[in-house]
Amino acid sequence: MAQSDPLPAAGALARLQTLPSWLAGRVAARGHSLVADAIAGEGLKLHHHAVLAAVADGGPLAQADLVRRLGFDAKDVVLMVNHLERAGLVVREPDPRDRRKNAVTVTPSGRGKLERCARLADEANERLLAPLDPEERRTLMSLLARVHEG
Amino acid sequence: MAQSDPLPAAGALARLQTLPSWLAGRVAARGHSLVADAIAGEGLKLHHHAVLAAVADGGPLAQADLVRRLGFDAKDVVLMVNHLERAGLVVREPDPRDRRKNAVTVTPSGRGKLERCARLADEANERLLAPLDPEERRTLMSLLARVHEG
DNA sequence: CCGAAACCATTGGACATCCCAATGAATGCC
DNA sequence: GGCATTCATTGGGATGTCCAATGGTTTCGG
Repeated sequence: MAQSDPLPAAGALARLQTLPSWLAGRVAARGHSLVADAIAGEGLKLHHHAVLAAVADGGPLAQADLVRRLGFDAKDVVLMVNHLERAGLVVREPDPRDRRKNAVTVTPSGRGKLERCARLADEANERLLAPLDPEERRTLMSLLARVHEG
Repeated sequence: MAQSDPLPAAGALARLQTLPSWLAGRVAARGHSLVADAIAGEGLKLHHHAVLAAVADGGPLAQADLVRRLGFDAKDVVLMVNHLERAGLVVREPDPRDRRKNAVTVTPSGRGKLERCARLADEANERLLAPLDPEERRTLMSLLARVHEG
């Protein structure tokens, strides 16, 4: 009876699961999970980490700047800055040059937290890419970057 | 003043955004968006497509089988099968050999929908990988597969 | 044969994420 | 001096993921 499988839909699921979009989704999910677990002990989520990094980079930043740089929703930025401020990692001050804005600044504690989280994130990515050697990792990153920019 | 940037946290955001997990997340998000948009016109979401493909592959399947094969939550499978059944793409029948189970089967209409969606998903992935030539695509897939399996 | 344990589909709800709309205060432009 | 724009904030809706509880059914051990 094994007539070489003439059915048109044979292996439909397998076909789906070898799609680049599916594979990238699985890898991304695993990467997200690894990094999220890694920095969870520091009390931060991925988006908090990104906000903290952006603030550390750019000196005093208005929240609207964070919205633009990170592509997050303004509402969510409010909540994240709330969280970071309560944790003493950033400070919200009124901008004297434009009273609409909040000047968000990193605290020394925030810098320390950022460095620890960056290291943890690096280690998590090390685990993610464990199956690949350095040359292969560079190739993967280069290809992903080109897909992303395209 | 340009003292070669001795600050420890300089470029923290950029560093974050060159992490494999971040890059994979962006590519995955774009792939998801492309495929979701592509099959949205057929009235299906990605998970519906996966369920439909699994049912088409495995002949009559119990919903619990779908839970195991796809890793979805049982509740969500119920909702997806509801949707697919209302659209006339699958049929739910009581399994005569085990009255606890529903035997879920694809309809001819469901097979047609599945083929169209599979083609649309392929085209979307073609767009996703447009920046890469065939050789590079194979390399990317191979590397992603190894990261995924590791 | 019978009761305990496991399995099945379904329902309800918690929780986080993502996106959009509306508000009040403040600024810049003409 | 008005008027459109920007800012931070609040509220809410849509979606996705996950866990718990239920009632019906089968299986297995004794």
